Amino acid sequence: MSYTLTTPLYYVNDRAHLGSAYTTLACDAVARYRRLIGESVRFITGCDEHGQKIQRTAEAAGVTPQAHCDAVSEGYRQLWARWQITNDRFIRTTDPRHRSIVEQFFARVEAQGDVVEGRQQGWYCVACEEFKDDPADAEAPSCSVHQKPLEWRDECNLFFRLSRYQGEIEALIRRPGFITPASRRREVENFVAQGLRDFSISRVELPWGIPVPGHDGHTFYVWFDALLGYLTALLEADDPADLNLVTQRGWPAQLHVIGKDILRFHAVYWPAMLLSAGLPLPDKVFGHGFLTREGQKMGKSLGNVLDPEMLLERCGSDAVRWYLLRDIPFGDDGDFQQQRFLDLVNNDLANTIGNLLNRTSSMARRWFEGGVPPAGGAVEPTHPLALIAAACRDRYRPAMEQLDFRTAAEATLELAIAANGYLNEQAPWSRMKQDGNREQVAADLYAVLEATRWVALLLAPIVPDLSGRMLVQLAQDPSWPWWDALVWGRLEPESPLPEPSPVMARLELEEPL
RNA sequence: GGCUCGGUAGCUCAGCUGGUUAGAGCGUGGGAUUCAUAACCCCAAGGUCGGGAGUUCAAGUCUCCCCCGAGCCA
Repeated sequence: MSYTLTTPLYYVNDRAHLGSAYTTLACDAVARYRRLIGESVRFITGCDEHGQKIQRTAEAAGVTPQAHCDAVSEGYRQLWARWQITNDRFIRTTDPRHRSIVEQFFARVEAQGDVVEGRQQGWYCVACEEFKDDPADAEAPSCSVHQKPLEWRDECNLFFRLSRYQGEIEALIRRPGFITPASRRREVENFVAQGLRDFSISRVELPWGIPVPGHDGHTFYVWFDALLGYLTALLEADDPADLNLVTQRGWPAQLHVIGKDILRFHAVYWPAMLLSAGLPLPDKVFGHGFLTREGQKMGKSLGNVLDPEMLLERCGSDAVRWYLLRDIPFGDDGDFQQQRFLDLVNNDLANTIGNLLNRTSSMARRWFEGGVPPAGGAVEPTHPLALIAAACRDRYRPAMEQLDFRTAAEATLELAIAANGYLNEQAPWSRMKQDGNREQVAADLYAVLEATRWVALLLAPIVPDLSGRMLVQLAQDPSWPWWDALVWGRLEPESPLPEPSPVMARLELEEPL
């Protein structure tokens, strides 16, 4: 089974912010999960590098647009590497092959008769890179999003005949599961129901873009450039830039993960473009929510942005991944609260999970020749912990399939809590003080170690580092097929255990983030 | 202005097609325990389910109006 998923291609106007990290982290969890269950994954991310805003930013900084893009996109690449994002591709829309793919795509669309010329005039926001609806006689209007003055434009642009695809798009977005979460579907439906209007796909006077073949002075507008990056990205390293290849390289994508702000472009414009170009449509578009911080919008003006670089540096990848994925329902807006972040990381990861491994491993080593105790009856799938483990796994799997990381994380945590509770009930430390209990203690510790092994495995897509550290302390072979490993009793009795040391330190902040 | 999505314990949220005393986690308070990362385990406090009206034997759960927040479209 092949599974292609994408993050948006991030706009290199500025360096990465927490929002892009959030999206990317979520995709990484999906990608890791799909690989673990044995699918062949193509996880695509990258950068969108054209546009007037970039050009002006570069000019302002006194560098060429290309130099600016090189620098910023390299920043993204390195950031993802440091977060240990497992993207298989990193596509840049300034990639020479991308230009060729765009040209071929455009040729197909044009051949369909879906490109027409049209005049577009109105007030234009360079920051949004789009026309606004302010009346023509407005005096010095400004952009409501950017608070910047609008520029009057009067240009002849190329339009994509989106209106032709009204019926097909209506059918598509009605398809259950195409737009997720379902709560966002209505919004798109209403938009489509108003009647789809052709949209412009080129700009004039915009040198920093891909030239439209056969239309001097035009370059492609963002959606006819950046979205196609998903296609270009699929090409293998030594593939020619041939659009015909993409269907053999993993297109259509199974999943586009995006912020809710660009849902329309992915759920309406993009599918129509694909239909026109004779390419199959993606299975699912997931529009996730936005992050605020302590109840406030993050922004430069407020000076309250959370820098993913700094978060990684000071808190570590596991902590941030866990907090974001475990506490914020993916799809809803979420609020980053420092105190809660600390509470959850320390409670869940350090106390509940880390300490569980630590306490169990030290008892086992102390009383059973430094290793896993003989299992006795604890290998039975009817063991109380085995039943709970199976139930958690059964809740976990569909949750991950639906990108419901929160439920998956909770299911995992539940197993750890059950194991801690079981230990307290059985109290092996008391039993060991009397003779004749050795077998019982062995079985109990085995069961808890086994449950802990499961916890480590289930954690793998969400907090891969921590999962790895746990598996090391359980002396597990990480190359064991994951889903097969989730069978009760696979922990080898009487195998040695390394000396335990905390797998997850409590997070203490000297000063606020 | 039209529309969408929310408004449930201090906080973050569960509550399917209406039906016993409204749930979980965190935080808070208390207890128990010592294997462990001052960790783990148990218990408690306790919210007129945004407000109002209505439908129903019965509404957090349906209808209407209003208020607040986020967003989409104009």
